Amino acid sequence: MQPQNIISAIKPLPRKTHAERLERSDSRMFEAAVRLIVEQGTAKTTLKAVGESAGYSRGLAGSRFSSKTGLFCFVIKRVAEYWLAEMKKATHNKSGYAAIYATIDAHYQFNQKTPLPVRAFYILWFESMGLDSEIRDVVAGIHRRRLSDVTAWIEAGVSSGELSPHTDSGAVAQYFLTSVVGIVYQWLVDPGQEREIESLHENLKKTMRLLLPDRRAESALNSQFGNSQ
Amino acid sequence: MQPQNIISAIKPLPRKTHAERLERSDSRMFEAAVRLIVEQGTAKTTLKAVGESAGYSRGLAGSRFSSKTGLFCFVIKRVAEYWLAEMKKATHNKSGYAAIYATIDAHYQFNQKTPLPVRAFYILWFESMGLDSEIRDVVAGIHRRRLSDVTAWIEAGVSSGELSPHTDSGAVAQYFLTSVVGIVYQWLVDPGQEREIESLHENLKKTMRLLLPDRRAESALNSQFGNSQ
DNA sequence: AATATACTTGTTTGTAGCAAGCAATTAATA
DNA sequence: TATTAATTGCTTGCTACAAACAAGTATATT
Repeated sequence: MQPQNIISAIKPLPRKTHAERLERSDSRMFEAAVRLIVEQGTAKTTLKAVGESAGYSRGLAGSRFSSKTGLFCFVIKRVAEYWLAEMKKATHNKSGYAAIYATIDAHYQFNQKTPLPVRAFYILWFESMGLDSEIRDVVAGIHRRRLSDVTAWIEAGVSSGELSPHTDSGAVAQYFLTSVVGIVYQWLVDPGQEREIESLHENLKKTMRLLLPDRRAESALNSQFGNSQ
Repeated sequence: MQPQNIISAIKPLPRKTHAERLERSDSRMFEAAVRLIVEQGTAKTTLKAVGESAGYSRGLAGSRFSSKTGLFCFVIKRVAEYWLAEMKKATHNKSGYAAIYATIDAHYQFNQKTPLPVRAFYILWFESMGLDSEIRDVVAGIHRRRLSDVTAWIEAGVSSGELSPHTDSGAVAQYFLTSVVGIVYQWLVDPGQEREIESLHENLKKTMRLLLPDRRAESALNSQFGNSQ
């Protein structure tokens, strides 16, 4: 009904489908939210600021996500999607050492490649700990999923004969993920120290090698580990 | 001028010094803040609620600590004082393995003994990561201090001949603290799982034993570590 | 043309933060 | 020691602003 309908036939449509508009506003608000969270923290990140700095009205973020918690859930889920996909790709058809090494490398690469969303992700992740919020459940779900993945890799390594059958896969997997969290913490605290972060990743690889001794090269030290409890 | 002056000679003074009043209100607000932070998180913890549930007016917390950040700094500093004192006591005159083992044990004990303040402390600790706040500086200071302590223990262990001279004390110390942070994270996420947390502490001991090989028992594996970069 | 959906605007409720004031303690002076 | 002045702990009143929700407008779908 409006002259734009005529123009729209000529140059890139100002007319968008609902799905396109939704995805566009979602993406822009995601980016705005990530930037604001990283720059100012969650407390000072307002729904108003997210909507407006995404180029919309003060109310859109609130309308779309219902609440601040809703917005944060959206952000964390969106990053988690990318992230789990990357990890899956990196460890495709791998097990044992190979899978764990690949995870460590992929983790490091991902943090280097998309630092802002990852930082926002972990800021929300760590903040959700103390809360009984929806965010916490999402995070807990991601964690559980990773734990079962890592445990499976280790057990596959045992089955294939690569790793010692005395390995307590659950405990080592737990220890592995705990260490990863610790490294991420360091990275958040000191974003600049790339070499130290890389060193922590390398040291984790070495620790995993010690905790998961090669079947053929079981050393005396190995006997300290395993299913001690 | 008031009859209380007469009574005051007989029963415990209702008359308090300024210092006493200050310490009393500080303590009560500390306890209230810890409880609220642990129960509801920092976002929902209001200055009003802290003042009132400590038995004072809605305005006292704001007046005393200037801002919410000020309150959180107060809480974190107060816990850090206890904590650093405990750690110092536990590692008094120790070095090398002994100091590290003692730290791990003391850390575990402290968390078991006073879970609420410790939880509040770490919630604030983790939350401060993303921020450019005063809290972050306080936390960074504590971390630096711990890092230099641990590094010193390791170097003392090297000097005394207990540990291998090839040890990269800085990297191992960093890795140690990083692991501790990871364990604390687990504890915050799953407060109930005491046995798993204890197991993580024990596994950390074993890892440190591997990373810090006894001078006389340097194994082939040891050569993987040390000042590799 | 009617309906559904993306988006905006108006309003309420409640907190942070500050200013002004009150009440209790401490210090000063005679 | 008695009286007054100054300091300090604590309370109340106020303003600005964000979260959350309700109601409305504009754009797309059927």
